[in-house]
Amino acid sequence: MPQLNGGGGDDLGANDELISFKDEGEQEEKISENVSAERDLADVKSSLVNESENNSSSSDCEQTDRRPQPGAQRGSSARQSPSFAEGTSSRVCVMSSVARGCVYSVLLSAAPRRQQHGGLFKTPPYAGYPFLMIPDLTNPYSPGARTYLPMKWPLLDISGAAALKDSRPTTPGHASNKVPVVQPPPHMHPLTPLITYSNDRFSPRAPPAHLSPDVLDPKTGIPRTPHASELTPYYPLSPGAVGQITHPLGWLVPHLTLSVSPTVSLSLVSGHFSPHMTPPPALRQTGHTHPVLTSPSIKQETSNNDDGASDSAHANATAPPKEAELKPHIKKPLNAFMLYMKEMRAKVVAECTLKESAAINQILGRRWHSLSREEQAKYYELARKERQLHSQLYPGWSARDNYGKRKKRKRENKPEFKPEDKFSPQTKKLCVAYLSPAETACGSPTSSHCSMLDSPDTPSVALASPAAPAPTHSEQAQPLSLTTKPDSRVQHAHFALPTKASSSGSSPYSQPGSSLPRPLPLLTLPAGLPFNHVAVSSQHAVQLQPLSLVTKPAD
DNA sequence: GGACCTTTGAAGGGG
DNA sequence: CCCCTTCAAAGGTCC
Repeated sequence: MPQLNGGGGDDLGANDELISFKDEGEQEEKISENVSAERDLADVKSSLVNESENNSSSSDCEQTDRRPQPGAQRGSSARQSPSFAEGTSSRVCVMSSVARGCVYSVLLSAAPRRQQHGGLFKTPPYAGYPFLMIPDLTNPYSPGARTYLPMKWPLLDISGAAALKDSRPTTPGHASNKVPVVQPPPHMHPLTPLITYSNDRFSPRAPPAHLSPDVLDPKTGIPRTPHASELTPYYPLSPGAVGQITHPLGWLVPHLTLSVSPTVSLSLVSGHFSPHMTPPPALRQTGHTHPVLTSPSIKQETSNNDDGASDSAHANATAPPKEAELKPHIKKPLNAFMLYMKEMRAKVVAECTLKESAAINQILGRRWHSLSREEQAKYYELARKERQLHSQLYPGWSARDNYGKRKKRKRENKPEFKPEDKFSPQTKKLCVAYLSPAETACGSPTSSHCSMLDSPDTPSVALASPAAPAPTHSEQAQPLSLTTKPDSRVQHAHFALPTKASSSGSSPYSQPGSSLPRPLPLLTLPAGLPFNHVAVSSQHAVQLQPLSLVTKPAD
């Protein structure tokens, strides 16, 4: 039982949770949230304006069919990108012309919605509310299997702060949001606070008792919050793992059960859980039975793991090839951005009626970069914990194990590069995301919402890995979004500083002292200055050089 | 039906 | 140690 007691739990994040994350700054955070939301909208609007002003021929981006068309369309709009960079304080991002159209259509649809609901974009759903990562009963590495509970970060204010949170007037827009995507999938059960990395522990045929409908609140039909004693036995682990491994988030559970309101519990249910801890109407009304009780078609990546696949990780190492085919597919743990994306997707979709994931992901990517470092830190921490849990549950698993399990990797054979095709979809895409005035003003090093781009001296960094000393500035890294990232496969053209810890791998958490990615250097480009002419520093200048890679042929 | 698109981050192999 | 590739989620789109 490596980490059941004492120091074992430390590296699982026992200490960092004790650090008050933002009790004091909560109000400030709320303000900043609103500012961020306003800025977000303004940003997009500004982008729209700029787009219309600078790129009158970008209508192709607004086509109903935004799918990239080969050749001319992509190329033409992409070639305009340099002009985008001019006259604006610009942040270059990876965004195809197609995506720009998506963003704008998002804007177009989002703005009126915001008026209707009075609050869309207003509250970043989980700013300040890291969610409890709670993989679903079936398989955390199956679609929809992970559920995340937005929670106050320290989770130690059992006294009712959580309740206050729950009752906090969040976003009216979401409260009245009728967009179905925000609702949990029908097969999700409200009470899924089980961290199950092995999908076999909780066979659909044998749901845990506390998941049965009889735990529903008789008044509301909402599943009541089970007592801690009801929950803990259902920790996810495989038979061998149970009792041996303390879930990295195990520290959360007691608090969860003590402080989380039923509505919060409901939030556990869905991959699309309401960010506002409010159960979807359907759920509130019906109580909802657990999917595993009603849906025999839970997608499981294991074909035959009712009970015997729990040791799949170990089986992976020893199973003969034939059995290996039957092994469950152990998915990679989600990284911080994936966690963020998973949380925010529904909201973005709800806000903009856009469903094309490619476009949504671009928006999410942009929002991700607009998050403060503190906000991102929460996701990094969650990702770190998930990786820890994953590594504990599947000690022998390697990301390499999943290689080749997808049919074919896209862009395996890149088309031969031609100068006129330099922005072809298969090669590189350059996009300039415009900064709104507010965002431009964020060039100020003191701007909290641009902290990601700012000097990294924020105390919150220690939260991500309290066991480790607060990362130095040089140790913190954020993948610099100021990137043309045309195609990493073609060539890395990031402006990011070296992201690796001095003596560790690429993971910012792999090194005890580097709990967070390194901060982004402030790379606000002067207006009117062509982006690729900006040399931030000698080091960055070197990194900036590859910007021209956008026009370089791929080798 | 499955690949593709799109995002960022993590991981691992190769040089 | 750096570079590169692959995969993770997601859902519309295309073949």
